Amino acid sequence: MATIKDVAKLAGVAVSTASYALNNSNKVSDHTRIKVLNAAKELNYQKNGIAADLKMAKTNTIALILGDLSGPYYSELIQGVQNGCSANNYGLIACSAIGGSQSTAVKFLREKRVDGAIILAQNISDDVILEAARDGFPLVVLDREMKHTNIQSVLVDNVHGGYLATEYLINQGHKEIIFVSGPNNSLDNQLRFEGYLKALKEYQINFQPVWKVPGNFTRESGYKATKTILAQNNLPDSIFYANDEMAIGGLQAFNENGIKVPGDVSIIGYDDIEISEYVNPPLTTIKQPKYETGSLAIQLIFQLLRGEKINHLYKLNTELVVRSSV
Amino acid sequence: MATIKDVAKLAGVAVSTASYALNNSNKVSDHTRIKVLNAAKELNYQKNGIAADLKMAKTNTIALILGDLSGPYYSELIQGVQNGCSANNYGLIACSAIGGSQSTAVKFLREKRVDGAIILAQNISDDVILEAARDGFPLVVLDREMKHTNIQSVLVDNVHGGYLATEYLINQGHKEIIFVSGPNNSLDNQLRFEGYLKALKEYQINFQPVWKVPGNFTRESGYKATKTILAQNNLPDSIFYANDEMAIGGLQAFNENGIKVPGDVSIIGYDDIEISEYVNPPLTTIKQPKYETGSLAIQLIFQLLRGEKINHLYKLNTELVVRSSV
DNA sequence: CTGTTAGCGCTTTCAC
DNA sequence: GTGAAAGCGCTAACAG
Repeated sequence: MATIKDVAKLAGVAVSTASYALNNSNKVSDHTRIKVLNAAKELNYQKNGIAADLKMAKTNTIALILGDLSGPYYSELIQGVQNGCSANNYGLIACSAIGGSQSTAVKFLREKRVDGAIILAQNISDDVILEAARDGFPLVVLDREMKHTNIQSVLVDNVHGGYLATEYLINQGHKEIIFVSGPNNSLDNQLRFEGYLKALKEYQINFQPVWKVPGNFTRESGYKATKTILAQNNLPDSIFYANDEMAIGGLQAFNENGIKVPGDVSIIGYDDIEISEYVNPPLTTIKQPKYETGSLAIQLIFQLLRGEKINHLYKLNTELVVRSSV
Repeated sequence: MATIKDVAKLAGVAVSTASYALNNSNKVSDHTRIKVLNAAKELNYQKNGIAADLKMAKTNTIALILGDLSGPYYSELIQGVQNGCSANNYGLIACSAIGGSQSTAVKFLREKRVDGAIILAQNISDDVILEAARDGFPLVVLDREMKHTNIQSVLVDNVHGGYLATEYLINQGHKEIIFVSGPNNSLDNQLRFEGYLKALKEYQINFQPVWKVPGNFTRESGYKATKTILAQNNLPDSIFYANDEMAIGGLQAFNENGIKVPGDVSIIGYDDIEISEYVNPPLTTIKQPKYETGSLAIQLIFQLLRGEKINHLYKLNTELVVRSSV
């Protein structure tokens, strides 16, 4: 594999000259540049970006760390981040946090392979993030709040979202509102539940412990939770699923049992994932500003990279999307 | 930022010893190892992976290059690739080809930042791929066939898929079958069209040039194409959309015009994206073995990395998924 | 404008 | 077991 040395030799110039020519510096004459470029072409020279990065102590790339690369959920978020990166001439790579401390994510976080990172991955522990936090390495987390000078948080107001969903159900005349919960260790889930409780309280509805049924944010778990509810032979007024995926699983369960939504029972989801608009009936849900989240996160990264001071925590608003499942 | 030199100095050993200790080599005594590890912790030492990669001339990571990171389409494919990587203890990063020759994708392809790559991105030109192809750099393309010793192709049989879709429509009694096309420069699209023509011919239906209406694989374009068809006041028997996204756009158009699917017109899509199961009516479509494609692609990468000889081209089969839109 | 050269941080060979 | 030193491929300061 040809190196810059080979190119220089073939072109009959010094390495530095070759480097300048290859990097479009104006320190070389056109004549020399052409000689070098030709030599490069002839040798099929390909720059070793790793060596360059090492020398420059800078990679010009940002990592977006996701819990699971294959989730359809992230689409808009990624778009926001992507656009921000392109605008600043930075590269973006996405990597998954699957595999715990062995994961690619951790490797990139720890080993200075990128200039900054945005994290949305419950399966990465606080410890790992804290360990990775260092001066001059901007880190934005989207799924938790962290007390560390080098870590920023961009969060959506999940309490308010949970409140909105519950309030809407109440305003539509529902008095018995089941909460199908996400995993207990998810902060998002906890906050949505908090908002739910708050609404109940404000509207003087007494929360019953049986109203909280466990799930884990997967479609499968929503399906199972719903079947469990049905097995109790006591169809509730309405159900608030802590995310859309579970609500869609629920829809499937109702469908199989011949129960009409919203005729027999009203349901509401959370997230407004793309598919929610297309299920039958279209799902009423809480929309999170996903594009904006991504866009803000990457903007913060660049501000930090430039050494600007910024707030420690940003909170974005949620919004009710009324469709036909309530 | 502390380097291995600092660690060595603090621990009172040589750099080489520190390196051995940090990498769990059995060439150091436990006593020394602990000394080094403590020093590392004290200095908050973080390895510079880039320097290591440069030295080793190996990154242990594979790039998955996608046309657009935010497409929901890739979900299963990614899973296949992801699993293969984990199993081989390699990292996986996904990067987007947005931005043409400036894109992160091209940077990774060219600059030896990864040990191999899988490409599914129409917006990357053959030239770029050809240029990146080098010995010892395994490359698998999923969206085209390339004649180059170092490039493998994994394709699905689009001709057969197009044939299947069309045949099914014919077998259900349809005689007038519109083809809503993807972009003309997409090989996938061309091959699906070819299969369509083949089926028509075999069943002795005369293809009319007006039956081919242009689109570009987006939902929007499917919507517009359908509106155009409707504007001609001459509702056809059936429509074969070259992908599901366009079919879903079509569904929306029909819905707005009060036209019943499949009552008034039958439609069939292609891809079997996740959402297709949930639209109303559920979309009959052609399923591509997405997980298998990803899984095979990454397996080939590792075989090549080990220097094994393999076929140049793999073709996977498609399958008809009957739901309720025909 | 062009060439010489140091050095980025790491791994590993070789000598002790 | 441990240490000294070479060198991966590149950039850029410095000297001419």
